[in-house]
Amino acid sequence: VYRLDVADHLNTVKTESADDSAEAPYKARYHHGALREALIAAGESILEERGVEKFSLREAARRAGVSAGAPAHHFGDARGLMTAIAVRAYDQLTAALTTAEEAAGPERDARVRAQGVAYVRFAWSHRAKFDLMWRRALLDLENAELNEAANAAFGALGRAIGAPSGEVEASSDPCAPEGPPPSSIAAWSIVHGYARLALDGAFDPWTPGLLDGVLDRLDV
Amino acid sequence: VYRLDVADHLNTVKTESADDSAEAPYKARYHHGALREALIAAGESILEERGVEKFSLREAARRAGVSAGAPAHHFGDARGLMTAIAVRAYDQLTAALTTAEEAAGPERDARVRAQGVAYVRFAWSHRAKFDLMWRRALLDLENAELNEAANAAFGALGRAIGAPSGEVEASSDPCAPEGPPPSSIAAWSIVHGYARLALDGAFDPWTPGLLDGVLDRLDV
DNA sequence: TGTACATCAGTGAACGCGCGTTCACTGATGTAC
DNA sequence: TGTACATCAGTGAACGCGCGTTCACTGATGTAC
Repeated sequence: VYRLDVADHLNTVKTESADDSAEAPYKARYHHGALREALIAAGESILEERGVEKFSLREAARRAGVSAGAPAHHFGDARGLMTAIAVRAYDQLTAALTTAEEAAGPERDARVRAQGVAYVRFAWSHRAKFDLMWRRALLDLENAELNEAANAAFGALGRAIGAPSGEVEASSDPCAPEGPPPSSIAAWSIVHGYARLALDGAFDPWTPGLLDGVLDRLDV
Repeated sequence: VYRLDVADHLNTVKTESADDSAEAPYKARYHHGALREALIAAGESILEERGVEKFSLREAARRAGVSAGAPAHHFGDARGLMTAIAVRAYDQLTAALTTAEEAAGPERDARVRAQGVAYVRFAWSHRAKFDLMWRRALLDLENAELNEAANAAFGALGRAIGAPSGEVEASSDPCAPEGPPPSSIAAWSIVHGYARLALDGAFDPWTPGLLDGVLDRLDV
């Protein structure tokens, strides 16, 4: 039948939306049209279903309905795709943290706790993506977008703690190059450790009262 | 030359120690003599040099100077060897924790802090082994020895915190089946998170004063 | 509006890799007599 | 002390797997005129 251009036309005519063939039968086309995004989505689905260890560029290509060589045009190599996925993941984490913080009202304590809960929730509901974010060996650490996205997430996390009342380290330089204050690191550690241990099966993070009790240690 | 039994004999004669051929040229022998231990050691060296991701049963066999099929006799499959390594790792962690605790004197506070430092130190100096301990997907979770060793480590960690003064949850059952008190979980989380973040490059765990400042949050 | 052509985004076949596992085998060990 | 033999702990060759990457190619796109 040689490339179902017919189906393609039909589809275009039928929908005629501004959506612009987003649901067109990709497989039938030579040019995918949105392969970059499709590969990222495919990669995310692999992560969800199989975990970081089983991630594979070929499988991502397969899921996007495309040959094994195609991803190279968009990402160079496997690391490139994983890095792109990690960037999105950091963006999502940043969004989750700031949303939670803002929803928590004006009180510092409430804001910090809300962020802690959001952090754990994010890790819990996006396990493999959370794993990937920390597997530096798999990522292109030179990538500017990645560093930017990661720093944004860390910044969002530190903001609530470092801001109003806390024991602000009276350092000469407001943004010291090496070293946020221990209070931030402590908060990050406790929340990260809780999430990590839970993911690794040490305990159920949603045991009633548990996370609340743990977050009590954040109050300086 | 067909199996250097000569060398073997020479060696036996030469040393004649109670050590009993521990340094004999294994490669020259058909029967290794201590292959199980040699494979564990080889596996540990792979972990150190290459990290968990690159662990390989074949490589372990290679390093032990033995054919690829040999490990099967001792460990069944790759998971078996990794599990054996993890058991040893948990034992080492337990030892490090109890040693540190005992060396810290009688005060509860000092003991808890000493354990925290020991935990971080262990993770830092045995990165890949520490990784492996938490990669449940790679381990045989049914393995009795593994569960025993892991529980011993967790027990050692909780002992200092849960014991003397702390807010002991007045639960009806002294050893409740599901759920150590939040204070233990919090302590574990903070120390684990700190170690984990440091390993993953978030900050330098030995920044002067940093770990100390973080451990302040353990004091209830 | 039509045509030529450069550029882009895919194909698909092939390469080499290292892996885990299996299996018929064989050399060494140690036990029974 | 010597011999027969069962058992054990290795060998080495082979299998199939899925992977990442490369490369000459080709179909589609869009731009210049």
